[in-house]
Amino acid sequence: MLDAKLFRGELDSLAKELGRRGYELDTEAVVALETRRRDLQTKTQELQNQRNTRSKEIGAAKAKGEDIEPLLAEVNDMGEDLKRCEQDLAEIQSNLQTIGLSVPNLLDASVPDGKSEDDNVEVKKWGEPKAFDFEPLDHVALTESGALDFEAGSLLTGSRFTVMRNEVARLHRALSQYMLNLHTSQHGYTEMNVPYIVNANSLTGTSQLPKFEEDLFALKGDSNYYLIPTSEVPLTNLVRDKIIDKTDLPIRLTAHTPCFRSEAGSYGKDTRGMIRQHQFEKVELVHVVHPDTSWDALEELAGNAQTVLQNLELPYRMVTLCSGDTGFAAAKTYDIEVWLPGQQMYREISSCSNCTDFQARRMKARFRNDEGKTELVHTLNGSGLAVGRTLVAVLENYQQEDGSVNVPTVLQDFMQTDTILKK
RNA sequence: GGAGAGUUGGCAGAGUGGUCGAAUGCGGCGGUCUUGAAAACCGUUGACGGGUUAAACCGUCCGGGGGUUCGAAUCCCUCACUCUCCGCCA
Repeated sequence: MLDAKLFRGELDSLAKELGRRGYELDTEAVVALETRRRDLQTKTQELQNQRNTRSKEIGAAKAKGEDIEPLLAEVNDMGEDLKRCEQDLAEIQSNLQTIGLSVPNLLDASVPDGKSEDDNVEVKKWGEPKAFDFEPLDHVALTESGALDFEAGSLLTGSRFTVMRNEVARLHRALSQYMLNLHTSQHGYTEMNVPYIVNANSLTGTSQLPKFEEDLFALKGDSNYYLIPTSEVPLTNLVRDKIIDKTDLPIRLTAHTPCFRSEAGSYGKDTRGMIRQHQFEKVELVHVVHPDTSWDALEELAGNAQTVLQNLELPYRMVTLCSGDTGFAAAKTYDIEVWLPGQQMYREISSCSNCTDFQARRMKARFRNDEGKTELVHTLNGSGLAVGRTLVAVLENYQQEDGSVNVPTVLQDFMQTDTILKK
């Protein structure tokens, strides 16, 4: 959510700024609502003031034992007017709130203009795509033995679910353990274990709701519960409605959780293999920081994610998302894309965003500054990494001509072998 | 699932219809004392919105929502959560 004051000032420049994303702000509607809000608020507060004054007079008169009947008669007809004003004001404010919740974050000046992912700008490349002296397979072909069992996934549930078997299941577990260990022991994160089901308030705080409900799995019944689409939601919402002691900043949290996404609107996209699943696992990185340090924090967070890929010796590149591709809550986002030999392309494996005060304002997540005033924190999040896609990357990058797959050095202790999928 | 007790400022905790946005303690901030610090003592200290150059000032907020009343932290309804006991259970 943006600062409400922005909707009262230079609306045209705000609309222009939001236009970079392709978002159209209905400035006329905002102006009309704001004007009415101001009038109604003034009137309501005047009436409330009158009521309060009269009531205090009555209280004082009663305390002195005076007759209060004349005073009561005087005050009798005030209620209706006030009630109507309060109701009208509440309705206007609710309308303004609805608009406020649907407006995306302002982009940082460094975000390049563009419409789609084709306009994203590469900022870094690490490692060289390995030259194979044979035709490399994709992860589906590599696991035809049933190590990745897509038929079983659709038998048990439906499309976009996968069963992992034996060595590949263990490799998947090795990856998540390795990532968690790295971030907690080397990068200063606190490991958390959080609910996989959250309420609507949490999802509103990180801004999946109200606009993107169709992307979520909602639980039946009237509980208002949803499966988490990412542990960004529970981790970030830990500071919702909190005034944080500034000595506790920065807060760095990590968690390994499953993520559940309906993938509405991506029908027919990435249907082969386990690139795009309704359920996948992710090790998430979240920072809650002082506003002055969030841009440094974004670089660090992205660096923490890259370290995983570097240690696994997987080639990748990093891009800055363009204005049209940057997510709703983010002021700026880096995508880290890993090289997949089976697809001969870079695919997203981590997305690291600085949400500035956008989520903090929705969550009322604040700290006390040096003047003793409360101030909104900045929040950041990023994948460190998506475990399923990392598994795909390892399988495809470490494959041998005979169809077996070498185990990355850093995982060999855990796996207790240096090769899997031997024939 | 059954019965009961709770939810008040950053934290702890009083307050059961009228100058209560709320005692007191802790914490925070400023000061006295000290070479410095601690201790002690004195003062100060809620959030949000409107308003103002800044103030003054006005309004809202005592778990959420609704109601009664001229007036609600206080009474009523409802929902959520916490705790205790019983039952069940990994």
